[in-house]
Amino acid sequence: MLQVPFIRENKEQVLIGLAKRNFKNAEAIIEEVIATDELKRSTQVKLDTILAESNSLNKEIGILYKSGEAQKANILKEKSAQLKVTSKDLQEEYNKAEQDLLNLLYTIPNVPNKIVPAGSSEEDNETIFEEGDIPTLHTEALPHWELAKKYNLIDFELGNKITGAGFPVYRGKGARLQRALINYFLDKNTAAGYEETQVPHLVNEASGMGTGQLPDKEGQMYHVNEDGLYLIPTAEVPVTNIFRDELVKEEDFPICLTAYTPCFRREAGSYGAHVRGLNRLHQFDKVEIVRIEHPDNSAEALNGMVDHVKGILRELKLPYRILNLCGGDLGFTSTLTYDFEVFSTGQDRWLEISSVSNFETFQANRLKLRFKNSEGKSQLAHTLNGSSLALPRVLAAILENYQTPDGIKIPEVLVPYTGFDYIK
RNA sequence: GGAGAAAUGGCAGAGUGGUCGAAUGCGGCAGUCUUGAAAACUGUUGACUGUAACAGGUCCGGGGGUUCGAAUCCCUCUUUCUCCGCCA
Repeated sequence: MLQVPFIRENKEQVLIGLAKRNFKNAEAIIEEVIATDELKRSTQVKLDTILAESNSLNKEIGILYKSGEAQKANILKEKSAQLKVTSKDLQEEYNKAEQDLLNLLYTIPNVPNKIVPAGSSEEDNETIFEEGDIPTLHTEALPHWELAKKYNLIDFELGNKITGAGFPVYRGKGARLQRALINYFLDKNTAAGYEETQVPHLVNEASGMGTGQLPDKEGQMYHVNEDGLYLIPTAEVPVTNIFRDELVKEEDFPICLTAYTPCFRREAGSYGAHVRGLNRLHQFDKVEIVRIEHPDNSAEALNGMVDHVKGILRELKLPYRILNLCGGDLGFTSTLTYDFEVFSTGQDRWLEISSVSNFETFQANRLKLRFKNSEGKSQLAHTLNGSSLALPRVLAAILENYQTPDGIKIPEVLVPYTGFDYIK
């Protein structure tokens, strides 16, 4: 959520940013925000005046009663009762303006960073880095869903039976490889200074609002109606919400956390060949990194997170590239997002495996996540997060890129975690 | 699930109808002392909103009510603790 004073003072900049996202009616909405804010503030001034009058009157009444002048007090009482009626109306007006303003603000996405390229779809994303060799596979090379079947690693049909499409069952060495990846990622993250956490997999509405999944992406989350809870679409939600309504100390920065969780996404509207196998699931595992940063450091922190993910992919020896997402592809809450894509040789396509973003104050404003700055004033912190990493597509890429006619080789760094170096 | 108790500033904790945004302690900040630090002492220190700056307003778990006036009384919801029961 953008801050109203920021919108007021940087209207042009906001409009240019929103245009980059192809956000419709930006100008009209921004004007409405400003008008509603003005209404809210002028109503507040009126209300405050009435309340101040009422407060001083009530004090007077108290003093009169104490000195036994009940008659005088009764006259003032009537006056006070009248003020109460007026203030009640004004209060309602104020509440409405406040709610209207909030509803408007909820519809406005974050303003992209200057370096975000313009564009409307993923074709306009900018490839800024590429590394690793794409292996030349033998002629009988298979996509990962065939490999998974051949070596009895993942049973998609069984998942269909138990739950439905998009809920695979991992078996044997497939399950073990997945667990190995989780442990490896967590070890890499903790070694880099991220504190390991285990968080709830269901969150309440306030948490969904805090990180921006609600009200924007309501339909993307599984909702447990009876209890008003949502299955998390990413660990970002519970982990970042650790700091909702918190006033942290400046010297606590940087706050670095990592968590492994399953992620649940309804993926309404997805279909076709691109959702085959592990490419797109309703439940998948992910290890997330989250940082709470001083505003002066968040840009550098984002680069640090990118470097960290690079290091992991290098160790896994997977060919990957990094994209700077264009305005049209940028998430609602983000100012700048780097997507990591790994090359999936068996499918001959790039798969997104990590998304590293800086939200600046957008989430913090909703979360009321602040710190005391050097002047002793409270100021919104910056929040960032990234996948480090999302499991299924990494698994898919390993299966495909490491396949040989004799089986699947396990990346060297994972062998201590799997306990085997080949799947045959 | 049953019975009882509680929820107050960054933290701990007093306050049971009016001058209470709230004692006190800890923590934070500034200073005295010291070569420096610690200790001790002195002062200062809630958040939000609002204003050019003052002023003003709101906030004592959430919501509602009683009253001229509520941290304080009533209703309700949530959460926590203790005891009992059940249980991975």
